[in-house]
Amino acid sequence: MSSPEPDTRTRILQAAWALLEQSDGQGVRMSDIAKAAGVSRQALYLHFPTRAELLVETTRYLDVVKNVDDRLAPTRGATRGVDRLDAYIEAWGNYIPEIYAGAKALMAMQDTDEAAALAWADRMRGVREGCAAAVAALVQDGTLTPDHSETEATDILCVLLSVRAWEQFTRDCGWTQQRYIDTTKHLARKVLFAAA
Amino acid sequence: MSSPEPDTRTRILQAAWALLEQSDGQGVRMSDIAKAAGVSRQALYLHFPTRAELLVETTRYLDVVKNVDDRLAPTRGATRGVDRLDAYIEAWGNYIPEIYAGAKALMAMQDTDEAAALAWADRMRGVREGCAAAVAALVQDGTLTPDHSETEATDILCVLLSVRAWEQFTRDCGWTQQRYIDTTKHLARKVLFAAA
DNA sequence: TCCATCACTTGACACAGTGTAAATTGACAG
DNA sequence: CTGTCAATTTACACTGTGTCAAGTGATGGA
Repeated sequence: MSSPEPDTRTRILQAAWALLEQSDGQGVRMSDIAKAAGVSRQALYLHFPTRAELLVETTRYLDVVKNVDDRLAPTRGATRGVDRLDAYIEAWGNYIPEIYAGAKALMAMQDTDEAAALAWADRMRGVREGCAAAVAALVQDGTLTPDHSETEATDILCVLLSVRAWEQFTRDCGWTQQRYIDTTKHLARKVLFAAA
Repeated sequence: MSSPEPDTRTRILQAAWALLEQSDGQGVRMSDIAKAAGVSRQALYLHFPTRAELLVETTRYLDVVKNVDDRLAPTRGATRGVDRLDAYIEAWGNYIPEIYAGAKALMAMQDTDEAAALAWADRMRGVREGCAAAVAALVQDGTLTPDHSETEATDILCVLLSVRAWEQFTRDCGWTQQRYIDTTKHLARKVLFAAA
């Protein structure tokens, strides 16, 4: 019944992820991860050169496990641009809480670690592409507001859909996830959409 | 001509600020500050219990020097709610870059240091009050959009005016400060304002 | 059966940065 | 002259990351 023992590298990634989630992405040490994975601290360095790299790999692993690509795909099925916008907000907005702990850990390292900064920038580039695609769909329909250029509209959507914004709405302001999604959809429409 | 030698505590705060600005709020060590202030590292601990506290005090010092209160005051002169909204965005939005380095240092410590977290929360409470006042002015005029409650409108404005949003627009997206101000005003109007 | 290899362990250590502690110096005030 | 205060010097404890070297134990091939 139980799945076959995963290899050590995978066990480390799983342990790292479990700890990150538990502690909301804060204060997870190499020794903690080692203990949780049932290996020595030094063994971590056999698989990952630095803590930053381990964290980066953990989030990559998560992307595979959680299947980001497939989940962001339905987006492309939408016919009208505005539906596509909604679909993207729904997909990405609901993905954020699942990866938040990893994102936070990565964001915290950005200032000190090159690798973490690059990894995070890469992730954000992915989101930006999604935003750009949604905006492009509006352009195609002729329903992008005339107030902003395509790039500017993308910039705005990016900020609206940023992890930081999600954090502030749901943590600081206490919004539920559903409310976050609904209101973000509403805001995006109001700011970017102009009926044809 | 030259102002009289400020006392050590002040010199430390000034040195800390100078270094924070130089390095954009990153990687400023106690020893760096000490060197810049021309005192021993240990002397810092005679004036501030911890690094976090020193950073917190640095931003407080800045608030006094830069005169936040006075600068956010003109806001209250506006007659129409929507003008007040504009005025607040102009005042706060232009204040952000001046304190950004300190804000960044404080934000970076939030996760690890209680005192820093409280200090930052306090700052943000100040901004929220400003946002709430602007929204209240709209309510008074009957020009707040019916789409959001007063609290929700305040939440949204808070996110729009967050340091993180400023950071993303001006750093990641490469907007000029002027463009940031103009676009933010435009967005706030579009999202919150409904002509009476 | 011996040997090599691989994955991992153990234990020790270097390094950076924060914070503490104790003894000392120099200046100024009563 | 003496006490006090600010600051100095030197030394050290602690935490967490990353390195190094020697050792162990299982596996698989000649």
